[in-house]
Amino acid sequence: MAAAKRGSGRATTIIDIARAAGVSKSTVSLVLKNSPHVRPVTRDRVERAFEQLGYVYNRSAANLRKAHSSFVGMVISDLMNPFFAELAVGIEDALYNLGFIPILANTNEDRERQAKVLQSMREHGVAGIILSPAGGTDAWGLTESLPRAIPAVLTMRRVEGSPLPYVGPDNRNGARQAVEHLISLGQRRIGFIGGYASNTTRVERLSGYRDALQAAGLPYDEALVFESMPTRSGGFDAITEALAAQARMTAVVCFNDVVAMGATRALGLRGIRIGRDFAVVGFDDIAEAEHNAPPLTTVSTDTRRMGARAARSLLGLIGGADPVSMSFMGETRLVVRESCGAGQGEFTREVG
Amino acid sequence: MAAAKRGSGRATTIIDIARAAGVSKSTVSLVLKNSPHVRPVTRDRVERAFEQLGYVYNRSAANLRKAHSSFVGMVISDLMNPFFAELAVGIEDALYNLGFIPILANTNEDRERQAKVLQSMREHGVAGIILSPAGGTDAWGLTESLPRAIPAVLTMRRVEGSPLPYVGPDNRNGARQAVEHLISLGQRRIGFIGGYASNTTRVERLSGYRDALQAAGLPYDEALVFESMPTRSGGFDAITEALAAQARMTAVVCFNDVVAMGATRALGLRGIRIGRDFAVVGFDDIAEAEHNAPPLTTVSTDTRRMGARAARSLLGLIGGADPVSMSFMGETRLVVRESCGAGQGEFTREVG
DNA sequence: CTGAAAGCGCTTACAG
DNA sequence: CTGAAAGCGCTTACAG
Repeated sequence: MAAAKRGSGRATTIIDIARAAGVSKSTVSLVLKNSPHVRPVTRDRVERAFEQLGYVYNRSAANLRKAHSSFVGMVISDLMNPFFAELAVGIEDALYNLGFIPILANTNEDRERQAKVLQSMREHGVAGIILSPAGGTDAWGLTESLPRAIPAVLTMRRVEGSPLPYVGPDNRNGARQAVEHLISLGQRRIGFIGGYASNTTRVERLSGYRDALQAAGLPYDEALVFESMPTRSGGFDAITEALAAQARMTAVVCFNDVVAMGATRALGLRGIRIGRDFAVVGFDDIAEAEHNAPPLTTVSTDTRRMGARAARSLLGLIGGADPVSMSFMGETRLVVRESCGAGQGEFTREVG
Repeated sequence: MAAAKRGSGRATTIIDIARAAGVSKSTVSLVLKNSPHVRPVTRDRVERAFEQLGYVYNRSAANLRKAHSSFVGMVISDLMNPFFAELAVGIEDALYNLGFIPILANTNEDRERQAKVLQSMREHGVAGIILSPAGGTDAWGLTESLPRAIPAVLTMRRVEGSPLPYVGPDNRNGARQAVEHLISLGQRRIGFIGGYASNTTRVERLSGYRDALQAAGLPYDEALVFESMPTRSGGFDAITEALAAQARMTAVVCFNDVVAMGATRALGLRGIRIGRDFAVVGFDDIAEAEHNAPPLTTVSTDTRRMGARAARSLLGLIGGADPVSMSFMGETRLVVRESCGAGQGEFTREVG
């Protein structure tokens, strides 16, 4: 009788607490939000009642009355991709620390699904949304599912023409760093492989690649760039295609790390020694990059921190900040490991 | 003026709709839940009002009145681990299809954090919880944060003594399959590496390993089993330790795939040819297993489907089903690729 | 410092 | 088939 009684009957509410503590429910509410306007004695009495009745705060009821809920929608384009899993972890962690709780959706790069979950999240009363848009998302479609009224930030994938704040790494500069490093190692025939040409992130990375080439007085050769799925097997295919096309390059920078891993594996299978015969550089620095064979030289995008940053931008928005000021571009950092062949000697063998 | 008006002012409610359509809000509510007791004409009028006013259903308000919400807590022990990411994707997908929406928490194997997020989820009024428990979670602690009243199912990691339904693969039989296959290939000195001894999943897998050894009349040799972190670097360390200890084995079954990948890499670095000199078998069949060098022979746990099954068990529970009947053990399947050396000839070289 | 009342946006009986 | 009223569990002014 003295113990908690939940589920079997009805849940304990602040009215039960008020009755038990001999105060009004307004007072209970004040205790709940840690108001300084409650006498310590009263607070104690109320808190003892919480204990005794096994009270659980009903946040949904509170949300109904408040300006916004503590839910945030987190929609991820491909959670099976370790890069986006890392992003999700970064967002989730930051959100909890900021007093919010994430509702998850994995769109799996499907725009229809994306539209549906966005709608569902609005119905569930999220305070805002962090979105890594599905491939091919356009500004118009986005405005449809995400009217101005609902705070939202885009992350990791820009959407051309969308007015939403964007948080992501400086892809262009990152690619430039990678290529510059390769050039400093004596490389001259450097390819770029992986990813779809329509992907805005790839567009940015590719222009960084061109920047570096140009700065070094090297020609941009279209025969050295290959599209593919942005996955392991995509990387495998892309490098295989490059080999077949006799592209005669001695190094590649890859759209991302999984592409680099796939390429690395295809090359290894042909007996090409990566880091000696041929150089490979990845992008993102996912956790597995350092465990690749050989360990991958890659451009770190500091993914988790970027996720946290997106969370903070969203909270800024919710708090009424100017959207324009909530965009953020993170610095990248080249992480030199073995696959680029730094300090391994000459690249004598042209592949392909 | 005729267009939607959200955010700037207040959101459109069923009262606005009722007024616009010339009906009462009860009728609007009936339309919302697709009741057959509304005349088509009336329904049409109401639906037109939805369109015109840009109505968004407020599910939280509805939840307040209904028996349960459409939120489900999904608490994952380590989302950075591709195995659990795959599990999360399976759960998420099933939940959406069943009309529920997942709230995500990544405990990162931290029990304190787990207790906190469980509490937070209850406050947010989840209809139930799917939990892959953090390492070291005990039945007592679990009952504290998860009273009987709230429907919950455990997945992928058993908790000794907990009355909660458990959904997971048949680890014991899976390990048996792996070892039997190795034995059929002529292997006799088979080790078991990776994972912590306290992990219930490892306990199950290890007993399957012993089962197969015993059935084949092979001795169980403690000197052939090595603990480690359940990660890539753990696998790297475990096999390195085994080599240093001169364990003289010619094959290992690994606690999971990432351990196998780490082991594979360490072995490769020493010039040991996996699948010829030495056999490695993983567990789980994560997506990357087939892209490993060499492709990993492993025990498939059908992780995504297992996640979906956990979701269905939870909904059963929410619907009032008997918890005992909601447990489920999934069949495992050996996926033979190259790392076990099937059809590659003799294992002549003892390693270590 | 505390209480009484209204309201958040729905659903749920209950009438008609 | 439709409407008027009460209620879900909180917060928010407003009194006192």
